[in-house]
Amino acid sequence: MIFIDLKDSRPIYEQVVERFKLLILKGVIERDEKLPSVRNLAVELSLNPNTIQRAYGELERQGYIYTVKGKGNFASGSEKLIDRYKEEIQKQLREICKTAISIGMTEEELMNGIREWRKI
Amino acid sequence: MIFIDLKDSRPIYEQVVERFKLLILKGVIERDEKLPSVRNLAVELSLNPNTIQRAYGELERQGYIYTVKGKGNFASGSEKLIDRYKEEIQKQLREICKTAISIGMTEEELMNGIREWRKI
DNA sequence: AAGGGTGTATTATTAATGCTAGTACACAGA
DNA sequence: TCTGTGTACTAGCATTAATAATACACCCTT
Repeated sequence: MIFIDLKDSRPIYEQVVERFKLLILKGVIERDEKLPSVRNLAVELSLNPNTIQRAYGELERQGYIYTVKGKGNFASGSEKLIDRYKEEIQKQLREICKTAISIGMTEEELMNGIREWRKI
Repeated sequence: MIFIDLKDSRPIYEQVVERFKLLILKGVIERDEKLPSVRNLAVELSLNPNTIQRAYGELERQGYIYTVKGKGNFASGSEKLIDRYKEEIQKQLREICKTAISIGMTEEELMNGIREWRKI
C-alpha cells in the first residue's frame, strides 16, 4: 500500500504520515476504512512498530485517522481535511512566488512552471 | 547583513546558505563583493566558525562564491545562477501543482494561491 | 474463559547529525 | 613581523530518529 524511500533525507515516520495523508485525501482509503495494523505494517516495511505508531499518532493528532482501541486505526472523512490541505498548498505557492519575484522572475516564467499541469 | 531564526527547524548552516544565496541572486551582494569573514560572521551571529565555514563551503560548491586564501570569500556573478535558480523554482511549482491536482484541486483554486502576486 | 489480534506505554540502546570547542597550519598584505 | 584570512583536524556534546524488548489493556471470536 505504501513504500519508503531510504534515500529520502526526511524521517521515515514523516514519509509514512505523508503517504497516508495523500491516500486519504485522494479517497484511495475511504472513510472508516481500516489502515494496516501497527504490527503488520511494521513487518511489511521492515520497520520497528514504534516508528509506525509514531506516524499513526501524528495522523490521529492531525485528524486524518481515528483509533479504536483493540480494533485498529481508521480513516476519517476527508472533506474538511481537503479544505485545510488546499490552504496549505496555496500558502506554499505564495511563498515560492514571493521568492521568485524577489529575484526578478517574470510572470511569464512563473507560469511556465505551471503550464504543463493546466488543461489548456 | 543576515539573521538566524532559532525557531526554524532547519540546520543553521542551511539558513546561512539560503540567506546569502538570495542576497547574491537579488544583487544585494554584487559580483566580487567580499562576504563577511568566517570569524567575524561567527562572532556577529554568536555561532561557531565551523558552522560558517560549512555554509561558505556549500556556497562555493554551488558556485555562489569563490574563495581567495588569505583574503576572503567573494560573490560570483549571478547571471547563470539566476537561470539555474529559476529552473529550480519551476520544478518546485510543478511538484506542488501535481500534488494539488491529484487531490482534486481545481485550476481556479490553484490560481487563487498565486493571484495576489500577479500585477493584474 | 481463553486466545489472538489490536493499540498503548515504557525504558533502554544505537546511530546519525548538527553544532561546539580547541588547536594548528598556510597564505596575503601592510 | 604582525594581523587577518581560509583551511584542516580531532574531540566531544546534544538532539533526534530508529530500534529493541517488554508489558498492559481492549475487542472479538471460539
